[in-house]
Amino acid sequence: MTSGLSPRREPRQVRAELTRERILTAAAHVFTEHGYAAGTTNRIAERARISIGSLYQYYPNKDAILAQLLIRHIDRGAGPVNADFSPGSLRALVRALVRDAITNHDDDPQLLRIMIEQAPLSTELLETITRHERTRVAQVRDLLAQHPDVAVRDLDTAAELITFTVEMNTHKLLAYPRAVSVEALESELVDMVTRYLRGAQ
Amino acid sequence: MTSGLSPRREPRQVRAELTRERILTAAAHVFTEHGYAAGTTNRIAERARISIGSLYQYYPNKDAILAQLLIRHIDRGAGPVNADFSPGSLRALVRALVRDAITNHDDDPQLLRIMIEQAPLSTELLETITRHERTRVAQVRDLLAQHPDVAVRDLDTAAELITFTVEMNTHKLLAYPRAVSVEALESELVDMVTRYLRGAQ
DNA sequence: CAAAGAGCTGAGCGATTACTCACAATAGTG
DNA sequence: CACTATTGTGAGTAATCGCTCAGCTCTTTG
Repeated sequence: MTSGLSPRREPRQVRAELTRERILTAAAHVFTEHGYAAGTTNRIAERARISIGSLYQYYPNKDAILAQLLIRHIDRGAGPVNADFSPGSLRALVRALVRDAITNHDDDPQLLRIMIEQAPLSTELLETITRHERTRVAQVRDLLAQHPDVAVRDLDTAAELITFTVEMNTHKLLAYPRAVSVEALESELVDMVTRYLRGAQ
Repeated sequence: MTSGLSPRREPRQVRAELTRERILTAAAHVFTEHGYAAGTTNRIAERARISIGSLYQYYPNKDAILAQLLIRHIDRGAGPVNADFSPGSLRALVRALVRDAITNHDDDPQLLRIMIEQAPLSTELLETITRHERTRVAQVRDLLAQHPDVAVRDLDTAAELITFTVEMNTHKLLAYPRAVSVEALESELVDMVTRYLRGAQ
């Protein structure tokens, strides 16, 4: 397997850019349907209705395609949170965070599940993810720092804990549908995080 | 690939039982070191110092080996929690739950990471896991039901939420070592869960 | 000890798959 | 139109890997 995740050739014409895009779309479908291992590059090319050769013009290897999809998802979730810092509004802030997570997972929970659970996490990709994650946690940390109702021992630990908790619980509920409804999870999750942030009783 | 996860042959002699065991031990090492996909059956056999043929005497396919390892892990975590149901002791109960999770992950976090993130979850294996998980959640639910300090809307949702939250946060901390210490995570996690279970302030 | 059963061996088969490369088609340019 | 640069093609290659099977060795049994 060739290494490196960056594209092999930079598109100069419009049709090239389209091809690149078709590959990604097709890959999303194929991975969702077959999983990562069984989502072969030939299948992706077939679905994109291009030749396998073209696929390898733009992505140096299979991993690079999935990496690109993952990075896209992560970037989509990096938007700002509309915050309210008046006293007593902590629950609303937390609810906004939880809703964000849910929205971000709602697009294509199956693909996300594949990406989270089956992605071959190369050092390169892992670093990209970690970098972004840190940004996200820092963002949450700053929100917490500004809110008067927050009372926790350590802001960094708290930010990391709640970010991950919200993310993973959302992921689980949407990827593996179960008895618990989205609404029920949302309110419980909001309760848990809010009570935690408010500090000792 | 052959299907089914149950052993192909039941051992009748002692050496057979030993061989079975050697395979599992070797598999744990090989999966830990190479991941699931690159942890080939030939490598496992080599490491166990038995022939590839013998391996297939006891496990019908590669998936079955990993399934066995996973089931072992789950069963290990199914032990009873020493509970205290006197008022004011909720924090202690939660702490016990968290400690259990940490202990259970401490054996071999790397292997667990492979199993959680790369296991090919066949319907069969998924069902086994789900069954075990449900038992575990029910256990936690019963503990909560007996404790006078617990005040949540819905016991089932709460039990599921905290079980998963504790499990995943522990997993993350141990599999991807980071700035946050085990002790810090433990106390924050205990705080969060305890405050949640105590209900509205 | 002999026969039968249990356990073990490992070369190699069949299937799959990521990826290449020599060439063809299309688009841009003057 | 002629020339070049870019993009597209797909049969084929090399490598990998899960798994089989014909035949061996070891253990048990009577």
